Amino acid sequence: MIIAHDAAARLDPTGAVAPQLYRLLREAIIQGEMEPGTRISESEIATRYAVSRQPVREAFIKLAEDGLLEVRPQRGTFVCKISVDSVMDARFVREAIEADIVKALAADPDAALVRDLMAQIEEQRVVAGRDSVAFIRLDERFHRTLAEGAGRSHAWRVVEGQKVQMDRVRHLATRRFPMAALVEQHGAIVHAIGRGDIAGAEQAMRLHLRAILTDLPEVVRDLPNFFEAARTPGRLY
Amino acid sequence: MIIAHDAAARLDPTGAVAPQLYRLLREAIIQGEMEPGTRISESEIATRYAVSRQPVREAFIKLAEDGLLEVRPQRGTFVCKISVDSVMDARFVREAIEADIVKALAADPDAALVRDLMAQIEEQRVVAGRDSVAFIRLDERFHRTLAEGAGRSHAWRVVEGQKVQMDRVRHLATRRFPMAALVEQHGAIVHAIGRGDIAGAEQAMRLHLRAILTDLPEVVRDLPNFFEAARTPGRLY
DNA sequence: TACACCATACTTCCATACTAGTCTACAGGC
DNA sequence: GCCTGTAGACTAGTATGGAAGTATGGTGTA
Repeated sequence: MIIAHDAAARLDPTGAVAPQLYRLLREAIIQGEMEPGTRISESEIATRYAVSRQPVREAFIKLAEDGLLEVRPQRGTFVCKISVDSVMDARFVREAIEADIVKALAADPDAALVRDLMAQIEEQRVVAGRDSVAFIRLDERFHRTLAEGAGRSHAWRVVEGQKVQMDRVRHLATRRFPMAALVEQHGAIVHAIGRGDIAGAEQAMRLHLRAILTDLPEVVRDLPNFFEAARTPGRLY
Repeated sequence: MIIAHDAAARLDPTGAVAPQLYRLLREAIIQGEMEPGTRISESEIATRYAVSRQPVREAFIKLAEDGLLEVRPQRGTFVCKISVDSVMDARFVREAIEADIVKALAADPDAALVRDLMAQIEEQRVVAGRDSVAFIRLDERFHRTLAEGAGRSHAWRVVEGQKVQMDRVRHLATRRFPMAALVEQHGAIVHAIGRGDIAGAEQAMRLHLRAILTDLPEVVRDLPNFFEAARTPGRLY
């Protein structure tokens, strides 16, 4: 386990413990610091962070809702393997929402927002291909800016919940995924918004969100035991 | 409080308590049995259902995530007033997802599914205008059938989470909302799917989901203290 | 060797006890 | 009358112990 032994130091003793644990563990799982399939227990985490089992339990429940942990009563709690189905399910929801967001933005373009987005793309270009973690962070900011620019903070929170499944794959792929191409796709989205091209913006976003997962089959092949055995034999995608 | 005093009888002692409490309370809030703004406490519910505070607490946390309760530490827990903003936020997300679902269905129409949906519409016609609770239940089934017909069970769960905000309004409006019109809109959606009219199906669904809330301003006017004071003075919708 | 049985050491889930923060009502000083 | 301070009754959050269920390793019996 990569987590520091003085992990308790990361906790702010003034605030509530349970949400802090949730965020810490969530981050650890998404970034792959806890391998899929790993077995953990309430008491183990509790002692590691020097808190009682109860807040740990609450964090576990939330992580289970996010599809990151599987709690099996009286048996144990496990870090979920990544399910290709879940990833595609998440992408579907995310695509639907973000497509409508950029449609709304293109219907009423805001010059200041477009400038902001273009500046962000420049930042992305700098780290593309060099620092995948930084890129993922910038990418997240870009998409959040779009949502909030459209006045859709709530929709963004929903997207955020879906995104975790996709982000796990990206952290596994690390520098495999084509950041430069993704940056160009960001540019296409913003340009379409800027010129008020509703259909174009929508199409650009949909293509972009599908491109994110082009390397998925490759990742599954290289790291098969990080993934669940497929549950659907038939076609779905 | 309308809940029976022997409420504990509703709990299945063999299964886990927390999720059962969650479902019970969720139902009670959505159906308006617990008035918006009402203050409740963990211990109050715990004694009412003859369980300890802990599972109640876990149910409260989930309900808070659903936007149905507001937990204020050391202060108390309150049934959320309905926020018009939240309702519109939920509608946006729901519309985006369900629009993509019917587009997928229309792109590859399934005769058996269309027959099933048409039969459901007949059932809806029977109760329309007479039994709003039954209608809401049938309506839920209709939309779920669409989602699952497209192989999008996960997307439906997301919609389900959003729907609660809209359903609260409907239960307040009871027989005010125009069920007959909604049934006809269901028909328009299914017909568009049946003839493979992708754009038509999408448009029909979007119009339908907006029509659901036509009576919202009226409800707000008639029952103002069930609603939160608007948080945004500017235009957003 | 192979299999049934059982003790033991886990696990989650629930109940109970305790801590710390917040609100309310009332007493006392001005 | 009006403000301030404080005691007490709340609240949610956390800690801890126990109950019920499950996996595991060893033992006895063929």
